[in-house]
Amino acid sequence: MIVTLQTLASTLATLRSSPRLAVDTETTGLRPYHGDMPFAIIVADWDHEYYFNLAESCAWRPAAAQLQEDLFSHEKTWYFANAKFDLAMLAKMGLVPRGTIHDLAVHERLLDSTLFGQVFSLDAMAERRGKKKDGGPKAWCEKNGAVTRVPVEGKQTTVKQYHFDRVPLGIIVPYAKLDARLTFDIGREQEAAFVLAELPDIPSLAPLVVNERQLTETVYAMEAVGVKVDLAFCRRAAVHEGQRYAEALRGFELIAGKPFVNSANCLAPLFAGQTLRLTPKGHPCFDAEALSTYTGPVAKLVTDIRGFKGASDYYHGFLYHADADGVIHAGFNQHQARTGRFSSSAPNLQNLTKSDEEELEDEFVVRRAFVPRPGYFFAMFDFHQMEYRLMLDYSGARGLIDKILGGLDIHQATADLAGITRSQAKTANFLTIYGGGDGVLAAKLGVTVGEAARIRAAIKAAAPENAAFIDECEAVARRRGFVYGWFGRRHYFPDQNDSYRAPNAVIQGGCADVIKLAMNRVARLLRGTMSRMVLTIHDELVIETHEGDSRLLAEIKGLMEEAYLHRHIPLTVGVDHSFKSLADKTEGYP
DNA sequence: GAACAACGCACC
DNA sequence: AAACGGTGCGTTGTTC
Repeated sequence: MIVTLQTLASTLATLRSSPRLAVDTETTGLRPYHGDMPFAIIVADWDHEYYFNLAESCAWRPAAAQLQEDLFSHEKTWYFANAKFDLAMLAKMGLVPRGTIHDLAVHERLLDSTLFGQVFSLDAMAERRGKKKDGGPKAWCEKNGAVTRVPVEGKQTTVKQYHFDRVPLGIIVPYAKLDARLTFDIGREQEAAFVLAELPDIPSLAPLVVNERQLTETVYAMEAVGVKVDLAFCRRAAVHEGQRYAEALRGFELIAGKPFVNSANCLAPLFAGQTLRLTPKGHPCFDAEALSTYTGPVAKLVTDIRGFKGASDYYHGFLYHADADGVIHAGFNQHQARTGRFSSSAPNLQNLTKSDEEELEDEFVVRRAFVPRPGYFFAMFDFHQMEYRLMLDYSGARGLIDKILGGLDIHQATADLAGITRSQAKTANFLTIYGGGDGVLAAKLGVTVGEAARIRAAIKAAAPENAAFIDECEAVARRRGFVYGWFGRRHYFPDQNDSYRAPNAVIQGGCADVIKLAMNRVARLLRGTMSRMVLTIHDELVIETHEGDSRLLAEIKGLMEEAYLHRHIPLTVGVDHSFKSLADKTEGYP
């Protein structure tokens, strides 16, 4: 039904007693931090959908207070298809749901570690359950010119915008009601699936579910606060990199006699006569590594061109995504990675170029674009060698652990025990965690496969417990089709050929769940203070700390370290800080 | 025109 | 038989 101001009170009275409700919003666009607004809120209970038509009258603004008081303030489980988006839109109406936030995509991930790609949309989740979504509004927009293509500075492509707010009620209402219906039904199905997944004598998923649900609120707050960029710096940097890019393009054309196109078609003729490496698909390879082995004046130029373009893309992306206050509200996606890690998007803040000391001499380095707001500084916390230490704690590799507890660096300890160089040990250690074989190790070290095998054998002899952990993990995945991670996360490997990935999933996923737990605890600690979490980068948290909150920093470090209860070797956390930017950091507390 | 595959490259 | 784990994004070229 369509709720009017006249029927508002009675509708709220009906909904108030429901322990679970699905909520969906219809909005003017997809960018809550760039002025888009909700024009409808749809609530579904067990058997009805209620369309609150905010567009109907400007009287809805005051009525929102009643919506908060008589609906959202009541503690419930709230199902959302895309919680952080809807929470941001609701917040624009002053609406804040109380109770438990159940994001469909987050729960879908917990139920199935194999899901990959664009399978977390409501459409896709519905389709997997034999339900169908309604394409009416999109089709209407296409037919009636309610689609805008927005060109983006520094980009070849355009962004498509659907104006759902122009769609007639007769089309949008049934569509919106169906979405809310699907959200409720899928939410219920997921909860039922978790009940079924609880069996005696196996690790419970419950702690994981509790943590991820809380985390949705933690991450929503983090995204809403966002992180500030220096817009003027970004504009200058975009121009600077753009100029270097254009100059390098001219240089290429001068030498090659044709314009640069970043494709094998364009590049291959320029390296005629040389033996070219091949990509996995058998095409000639022109990545930086391959180019460095080719001869000719354009090889270096191609790498330069790509470097300048890459840098320029970062700054253009920041300018595109920053809101009117120069704040970027990037997405931190709880559900996207199969191991349980976060991913980041729009823009991705987990792959910002890192600059070494020499590069930091330059004016324009990517991380310098990110600055603390007035009265704040950045405190950066990162787990030391998180994945490797977690593996050591799982395996209990005594010899290595003793050396490391004695203060030795992990790779040096490996090198000492195995009689190899630190550099070799470091490469081998990474590959161990990634499941790399002797062939890859040989390629990385520039030695023969036989020599690589010898190095591996030496490491295995020095720390047989690590090898045993990996073999066991892989064997279990092969036999049973899945393995349990720390905190009860289940990693499925239906294809036996993928079993070699199981140890990595357990380690990477374990680290993810440690930092996810720490994030909720840090968020709780910071509640009521002026400070806030702004970034999470796999083994690192960045806190935008108010100058008056410095005393909290040691406590945050402690929370992170204690999030994982170790058996053999604890996780330790390093601290950096900066009053300037993400680039210019100083070790330790301020 | 849009969707898709492939590549290249940034991070942990 | 043999295996380098997990991401997001921009571009190019092909295909429907």
